[in-house]
Amino acid sequence: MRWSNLFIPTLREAPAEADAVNHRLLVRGGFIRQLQSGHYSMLPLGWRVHQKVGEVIRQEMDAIGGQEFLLPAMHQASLWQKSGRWDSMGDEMFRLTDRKGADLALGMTHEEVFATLSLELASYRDLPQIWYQIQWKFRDEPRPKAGLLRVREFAMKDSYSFDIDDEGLDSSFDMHHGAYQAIFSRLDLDAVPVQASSGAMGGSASVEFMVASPAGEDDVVQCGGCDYAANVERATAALEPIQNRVGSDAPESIPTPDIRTIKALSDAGHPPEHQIKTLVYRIDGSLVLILLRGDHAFLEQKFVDATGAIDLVPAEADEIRAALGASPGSLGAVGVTDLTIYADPALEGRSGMTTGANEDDVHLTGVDIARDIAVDRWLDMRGIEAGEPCASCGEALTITRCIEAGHIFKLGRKYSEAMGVSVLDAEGENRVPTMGSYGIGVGRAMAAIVETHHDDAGMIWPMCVAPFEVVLTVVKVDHEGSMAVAEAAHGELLAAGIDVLLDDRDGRPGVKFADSELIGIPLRVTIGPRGIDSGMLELTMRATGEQQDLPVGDLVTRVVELVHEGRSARL
RNA sequence: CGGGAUGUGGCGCAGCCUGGCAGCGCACCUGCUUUGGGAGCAGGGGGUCGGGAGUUCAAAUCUCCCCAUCCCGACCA
Repeated sequence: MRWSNLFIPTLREAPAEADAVNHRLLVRGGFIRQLQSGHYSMLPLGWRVHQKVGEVIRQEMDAIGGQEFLLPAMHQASLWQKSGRWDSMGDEMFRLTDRKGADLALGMTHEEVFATLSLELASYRDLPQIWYQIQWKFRDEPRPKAGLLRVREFAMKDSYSFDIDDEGLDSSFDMHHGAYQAIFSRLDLDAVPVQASSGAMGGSASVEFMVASPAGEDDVVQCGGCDYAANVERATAALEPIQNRVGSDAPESIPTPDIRTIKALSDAGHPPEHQIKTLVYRIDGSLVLILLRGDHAFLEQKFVDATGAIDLVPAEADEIRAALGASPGSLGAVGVTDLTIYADPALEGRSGMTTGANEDDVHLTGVDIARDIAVDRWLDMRGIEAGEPCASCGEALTITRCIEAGHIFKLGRKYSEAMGVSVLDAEGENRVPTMGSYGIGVGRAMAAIVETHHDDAGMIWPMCVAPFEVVLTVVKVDHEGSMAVAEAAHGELLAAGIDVLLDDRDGRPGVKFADSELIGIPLRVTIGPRGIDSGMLELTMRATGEQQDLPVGDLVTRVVELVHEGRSARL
């Protein structure tokens, strides 16, 4: 391909609204353009990368026996009503109406559609199956952001496994686990598998593949001493033992004028670890109390995962006052019997605690949880913090910001049951197959690669997904010797199956070098009068900046060799 | 949805406070010179100043409403 004929609109400066690295570089490099928030056009370079990422995924899915499909993106409401997700997906799902007035949705995932197809599976002999597609998903994200990392319309490889029993599901799950590691390794993404919450999908085992990056949106807890790794949404840690303060026979009221925060109460002689934090939430319509140790944070996701709650919002000040008789800052659970009380296990066995008295400007001290508070349910719902000891080995835990590059989970029979799927087993009995669901966002993977593979000059693509594998930079296009060598090399490399880009633009060399670095082509061959006259060229590695002189005659073989090496590289 | 910010040629910005010719850099077009790290000179094209209403002799500038975009929090590939 000749640069002079291609549409590669590079920009010297990124648009002001582009903040994330992947966004800035992909826009500057002429890979993508934003149409509206969360919707991006793929330009030729971007689409080439997108397709190559898809191809890597496809190869590894095929390698575990996956079969590629392509399902409709638009679905009738009744399909989603059958699984119950028409209602449970809420505002996240794009909905529309056709001319007949029928309700439709744009697919967010395809459990329902694949499960419908699986109705044609009749016998245990038909199982297992692994079905996948790379298809556009639509999600009405509350806040699209960070370039391609979080968008409303994106290509996702989603696969679904169908097995007769749990053992089979385990095996399909493990195969996906392996395939995902292979995919991320080929994409040169250091993706760590971590235990995760299964969120809105439901299901049991759930593993996310996380790539460390400040642009990410998830925090991952990892242990330096063992292989424990989990999303903070479900991470646990060991508790450092705390000596209870001396108690009393009953809670005592103390005046605490204007003290409304944990911090203020702490300054008044009641350290956070000796306080009970009382939060009031309205959960699916009713008020509940959430009790945590003063220095612990409430993690809503843990609560949702454990209780199946759908609508979870902090209560308003006036409903709190109506229920408890005080305002936030002076709340407590002592004596409360008409609200459900959830408490974090870090409070178990604690006494000598300080908490609000449900009377403004008054707190209670000497509270013994077991004696004074009618806890209805103990629930791990605190967010752990860096430095806490690992529950299994005691080493300090670290927390790293990560991009969720992939997610695999065991769905069980939720969807197959809802769609009425069953097959006959060896005994002739009806059995509902168990399913797994596995996703990788293609554009997000691209973004993650850029986030982790760039320098001040621009992107640095791994060979296997680079839009072009080598760029032939002709320093002076009206120098006949240079162009002759470049044209010949271009033809031979094309014939050898190399993705070669010939920079034949009549421009200044500095611009051409800068552009080739910005768009991140792994190899650059500089062809100019300086070397050509003595039969030499210059080969530059984008990643390292390493340069080597090369006789004209060796150009093609050397490039082919390096490209082949790079294509098969694994992290 | 809560908090913060921004909207002026393709991109980056100034102008707004204090109303009075719509400007600068990059990019683009033409010519000449230049050519191994984002060239120089000369000439040139391109903007309903996010949209609507209002105030005023006069609005990019002041007022009100709306829209869009970005960032921080609650949700996910």
